[in-house]
Amino acid sequence: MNDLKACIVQRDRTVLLDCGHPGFAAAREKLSRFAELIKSPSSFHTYRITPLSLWNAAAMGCNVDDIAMDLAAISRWGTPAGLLQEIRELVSRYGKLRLQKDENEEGMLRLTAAESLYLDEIFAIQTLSSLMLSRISPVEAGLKADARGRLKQELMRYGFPVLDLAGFHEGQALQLEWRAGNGNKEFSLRDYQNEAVDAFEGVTGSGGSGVLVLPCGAGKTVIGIAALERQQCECLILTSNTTSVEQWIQELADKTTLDPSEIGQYTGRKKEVKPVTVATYQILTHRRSKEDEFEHMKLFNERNWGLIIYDEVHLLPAPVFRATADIQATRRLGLTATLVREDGCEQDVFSLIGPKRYEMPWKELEAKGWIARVECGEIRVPMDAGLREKYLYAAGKEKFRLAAENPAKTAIVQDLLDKHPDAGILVIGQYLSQLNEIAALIGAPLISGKTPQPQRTALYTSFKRGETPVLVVSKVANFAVDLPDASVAIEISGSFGSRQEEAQRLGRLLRPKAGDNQAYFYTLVSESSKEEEFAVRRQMFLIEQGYEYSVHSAREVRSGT
DNA sequence: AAACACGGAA
DNA sequence: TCAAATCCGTGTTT
Repeated sequence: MNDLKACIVQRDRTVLLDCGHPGFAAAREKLSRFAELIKSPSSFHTYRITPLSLWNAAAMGCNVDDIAMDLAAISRWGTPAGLLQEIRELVSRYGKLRLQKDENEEGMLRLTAAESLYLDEIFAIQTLSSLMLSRISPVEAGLKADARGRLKQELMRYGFPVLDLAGFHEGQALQLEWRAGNGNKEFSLRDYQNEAVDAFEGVTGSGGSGVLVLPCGAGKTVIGIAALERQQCECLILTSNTTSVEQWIQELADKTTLDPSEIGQYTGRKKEVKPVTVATYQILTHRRSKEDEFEHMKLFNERNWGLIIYDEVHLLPAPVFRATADIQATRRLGLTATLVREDGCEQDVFSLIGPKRYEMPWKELEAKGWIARVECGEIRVPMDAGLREKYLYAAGKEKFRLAAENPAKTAIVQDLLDKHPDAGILVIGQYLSQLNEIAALIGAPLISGKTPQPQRTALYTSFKRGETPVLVVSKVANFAVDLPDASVAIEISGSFGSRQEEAQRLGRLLRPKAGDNQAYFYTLVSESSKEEEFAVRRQMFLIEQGYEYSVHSAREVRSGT
């Protein structure tokens, strides 16, 4: 054994991590604090240190020396001096600009810079200077309180993160307490759930806005309720779909002393505005026509909310960001399993919801037994000669579909079913025609968007009881919160590379399992096709979380090894 | 009133 | 890049 370290740190802010190295896991844990994974082929993973990843780290209390020490500990050939200099400069920017209340004048804020140079630069940029009123001193500028969000957002675009210390208004008080649930047991938060809420509240006074990153199955709803319980104020909760709305309402009614009459649902079906109101993002962004205004955005101001919870913050639509810019004096809690957005609006999350306050890696929860261990495998399925030829001559977008619908996958699915005879198995796919075929061949029921709700519920119940061992499901699996958990998932096709989708699907397996607490996740991709590339993209997020994909050939599976 | 079907949006 | 799913409002049926 030699003492070579696991990483190569390069001048261009990328870090290569050797996956075969004994220090791999430890290095990954360090890197995940201040860098993000951008590529993950099998032997080396590529991370990039971005300004945003550094500022999120800084917001969580990491300083330059911590980062420099971490890099020194994992870097094979040291850290390039120029890079270290750059990191030092970037990290030090966080905290150089502070936004505070103007003590002398109601409704006014002050932007204070550590050095006058910063303000010189800011005032030289037209869009920024127009948001401010005056330069009070070389290091101070005044602005109206209602420009708070826009200013932070714009400054961020120009590379200036702002430490927002302007505080929050209290909102209408509301009394609530934890209540023992339906089971007689006294309710208590898990350690990490407590830590997460503490991190949100903060000790320095900068808390009260920000994002908590927790895996599916970690109890995000409970953490949201805990934040509300500490604040004791009226609260608006925004989430991605109606099933989730119902879940929040149910949990609130079950776990707190709130009376059902104090909890409202604001969706297409019902429009109640109660002391605690749960709404979908979709209703906020709904317009009669493109030219009309967002009539439901007024919900933000219908009551004196003391806290707004943004569930699944990675799905938050652009117009809701805009509205959020105007309510920066209200406490805001973002909850998500991943800060990665497919649209690249991560920096708006930082400036308008708040920085990352807490992150719990999946692997850590797994080690503590709060979620199941998952073995992930990718299986390469060959295309037969006829299909291969069709594939070669097909146009770009048809190629993907041909590979996805490779009929040879059916036999592999059958083999995998045989391998797990008594487990609850989900077969998940993208194309209805393919799913129909496979469902017929293996004799399992199919649930798609067209399946009526009562029938879905019946199948879910039967699956939970073990009477239906296998379910074939379409994209409904991505949204349906009520889909039962399983022990094995077989993904036969997926959309063109959404990391989020992969995370959601894996989430179905995470509920702790009786016995060995082990679950299995298989992805079937056609060999030497576009599908392989997309599979790599989808897996990126999970690899970042510490899951490893082993790659198998179809032959291995067929022979039962 | 509640249940359902349809079309537009993203 | 797609296809499929959701959600909302409206209008019709029971």
